[in-house]
Formats: sequence, C-alpha cells, structure tokens
Amino acid sequence: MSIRVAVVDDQALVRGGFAMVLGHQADIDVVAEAGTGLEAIDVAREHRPDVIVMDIRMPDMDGLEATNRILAEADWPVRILIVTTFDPDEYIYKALRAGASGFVLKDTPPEDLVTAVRVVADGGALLSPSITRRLIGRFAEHLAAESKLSSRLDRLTDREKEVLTAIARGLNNQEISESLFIGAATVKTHVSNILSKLGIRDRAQAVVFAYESGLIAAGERDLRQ
Amino acid sequence: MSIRVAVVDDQALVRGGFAMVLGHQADIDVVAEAGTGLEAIDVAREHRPDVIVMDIRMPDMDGLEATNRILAEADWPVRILIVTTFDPDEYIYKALRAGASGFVLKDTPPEDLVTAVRVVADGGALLSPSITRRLIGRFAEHLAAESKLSSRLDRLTDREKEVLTAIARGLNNQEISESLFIGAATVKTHVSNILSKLGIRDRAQAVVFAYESGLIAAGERDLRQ
DNA sequence: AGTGACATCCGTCCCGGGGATGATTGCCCG
DNA sequence: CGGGCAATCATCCCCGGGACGGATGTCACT
Repeated sequence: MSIRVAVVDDQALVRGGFAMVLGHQADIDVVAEAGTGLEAIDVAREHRPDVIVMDIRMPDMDGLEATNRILAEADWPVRILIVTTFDPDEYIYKALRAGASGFVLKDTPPEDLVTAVRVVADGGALLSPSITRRLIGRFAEHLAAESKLSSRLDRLTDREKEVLTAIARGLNNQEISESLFIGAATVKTHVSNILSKLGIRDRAQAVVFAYESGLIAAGERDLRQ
Repeated sequence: MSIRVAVVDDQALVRGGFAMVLGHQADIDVVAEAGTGLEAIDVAREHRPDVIVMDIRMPDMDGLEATNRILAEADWPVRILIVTTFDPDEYIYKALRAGASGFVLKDTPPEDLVTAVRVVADGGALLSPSITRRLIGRFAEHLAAESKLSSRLDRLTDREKEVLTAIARGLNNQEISESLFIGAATVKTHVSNILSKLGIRDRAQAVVFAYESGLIAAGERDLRQ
C-alpha cells in the first residue's frame, strides 16, 4: 500500500517540483496540493493523507499554525514533515512543539526528501543533519554546564542531597521533616550545611542550583494542587 | 579526498562487516579497526581518522568513555558515530554528552550507515529515526508542560514577570529592588501578588514554577560567584 | 584504646520574608 | 469623566528560615 502524501507550499513551482519528485516513486501517491495554511486544513480533512509535506512561510496561515490545527483535529494518523528554506531555532522549536515529525531544509537533495517522507510515514522522525547537529550541540552544552555544577554536588552527603531534592520540589522545612521522618531542627541544620557547602544564601538559590546542576530537570515536577 | 574511517567493535564479524560495507565506497577508506575502547584510543592517536564508527558495549572500556577520552585529547577534527544494538535513553544522552555526532542502530540498512558516515564527516549530525522520534517526543512533551503552566504566567503583569525572573535568579528582595530601581516595599508587594496569582506559598516555589513553566530554562543562568 | 573526621540529629536565637491593609499616582477605555 | 488596573510605597505583625552551638554515633587510622 502506497504512502498518500499532500504537498503544501505557496510557490506553485516548488509545490509542483515536490509533487513531481514524490509522485515518481512507486510507493508514494501525491493525493492533494495546497497553497496556504487554510487550504492545507481543508485538503487534510478531505483527503486524509498519511504525510503532509508542509512549508512554513505561507499567506493566510503559516505552516506551523496549520500543523497545530491539523494535528489537533485529526482523527487519523497523519504525520507532518516541515520543509523550509529557513532554519532559525525559533522555527524548529515551534515545529517540534506543534508536533511535526520531521524538519528538512530545501537545500537537501530530492532523494533525501523521498527518504524523509518514507521515514515519517513509517513512524520515525527525521531532521536535517545541520539541525540535528545544532540540537545536539545545545543538548551537549547544557549537559556540560550541568556536570560542571554537579561536581559541587559531590560535596553533599546523601542525606543532604535528599534534603536538597525536597527543597527543589518547593517543600518547606516542616514538610521535609515529615517526609524524611526527622525533626524540623534537623532539617534546618541540613539546609544550613547545604547552603554553606554550595556557597549560596537561601533556599531559593538552592532551587536554582538544583535545576542548573541537573539534580532536577524541568518537566519532572508536577505543579498540580 | 576520501573519508578516513576507523571501525571499533568487539565482535570481529560485525567489525568486519562494517569495514567491508564502508570500504567498498569510493569515497571512504577504512584505515583502522579496534576491538576495545582502549584499542580505539590508541588507534585514533595513531591513524587520526576523520570518522570513528564506535560500538558501545565493549570490554576494557565502553564506547562512550572511549568517545570522551578521544575527543578530549584529539587535536584534529575527529567525529564519532555511535552504532549500537541497544538504545535506552541513558545511552543516548551519555553519547550526546560525550560529544558523539551521530547515533544509529544496528538494524538500519547498510546504505544508511554509509550515509551516516558521510553526513558526520561533512560536519552534520544524524540520529536513527526512532531515536530522533523519541528525542522530539521528549522535547514536545516538555514544551507542552511548559505551555500548560505558562498560561498561568499570563495572569502576571509585565512587571511581575520581571520580578519573578529576578526571584528565579536567586535574588532577595533587597537585590531585586536595586536591580529594578524601586523600593523594597514595592518588591514585597509584587512578590506577594505573584505568589497569590500563581497559587504558591513562597519564593522557593516561585523558582520551581519559573523553571517548570519555561520562563527560565536550565542552562541560561550562570552560577559564577 | 584513643583521636580525629564526619554524618546525622536536635535546641535556641534573631532577622528577613510573607500576609494583610491602605494609600497615591498614572494610564487606558467606555 | 469615572472606574478599573498597574505600579509604587508604607506600616504592622509574625512565623519560618537561617546561623550557631552542641550532642551522639560511626568510621578509619595509629
């Protein structure tokens, strides 16, 4: 069964080129085309393609917003591959957040576009090498900063790390004492030692340290109440 | 000029297979092979390859540690492509942190391995589709959690966001008043309003909220002192 | 056995952070 | 023009957080 693809780009020439390249593959059918974000939504509703190849810069509604809308209302498995000339970080993050499965630049060779379509249709994800590189770079940089700070974490005892973790969850001394089954005064001592060892002033800075050092990663906590 | 590659894997058969596949390409020379992490370091020093195709699970020293050491001492541009059977998150993050330029699974077709070598040699980066997918998934999940909380952030005025940012940098009321050129009493008012609007108790929880909502991202701060 | 070093625990003292309330100014908007 | 809101500052109160001292127990080393 071949992959049903919709191509969305406001430039007819580019759109036609993509459709031509993809349509010539035995396992790919280009079932629809659209020139704006709004058209893309209509086309998606009507043809229910497996993959949508989507440009970002378009009149009416840009590709990221269209991606958002389509994925929000889609009741069938549709995957979106963003294809664009520009690659500022901002776009990439928005695209990933919108739920795109891939992000390739227009300067990639045609056969790579075909490969990308197959990959996302298969449930995988794919980014252009340069983008992957930047993403990894950010990641590694971030992890490096963490390890620099986490060396200071080694000065803490196990108990103190437990207390620091509790602090970083927003607990006060009373709550910490209950969760660790020790006296409130003891918690205060631990806190004081932590502040002293880390060279910081108060528990608010301790929370900052916990996040920056990677002891706690954003997203691990839940703020339900 | 062809790409000079070293292949590191403890299983001779796998190593041989990789070397065979890569060596048959016109633009790739396999200049060395190694069966352990320690050997990999020696081989790298001696042959100074452009790309090292590295397994993770090996005797003596695993591929991630070897990657660390090689990149730490290398005085020439060497890129490392991790090739492994396993793909737990832990490995991936360690690999990216170690500075690997790519991470592909052994179940990818041979031609993709060749492509991966070319991509990293060219300065790009590349992850297996399933890994990319997971990375994006984590990313998107994280961003979604942020947006859920950042809706609460909208209740804050611009000034209050400034104050919250300052809190999230570990400043106390006095320091905030100085950095914003307002009175200490005003800062206290802002802080009280922030806590009230966000439904939290103290400034430590405010720091937690700032990180979890994405107002502050770990890595943006520096803790120099 | 002695003697540090250290982790864990607790009591006491004091100041800053946080709650409550009120007031003033300036701005935008119907 | 009058009401709503943001931003600013002041005053009072008080409780939690942080500094300090001291206690116990447990190692390791001699």
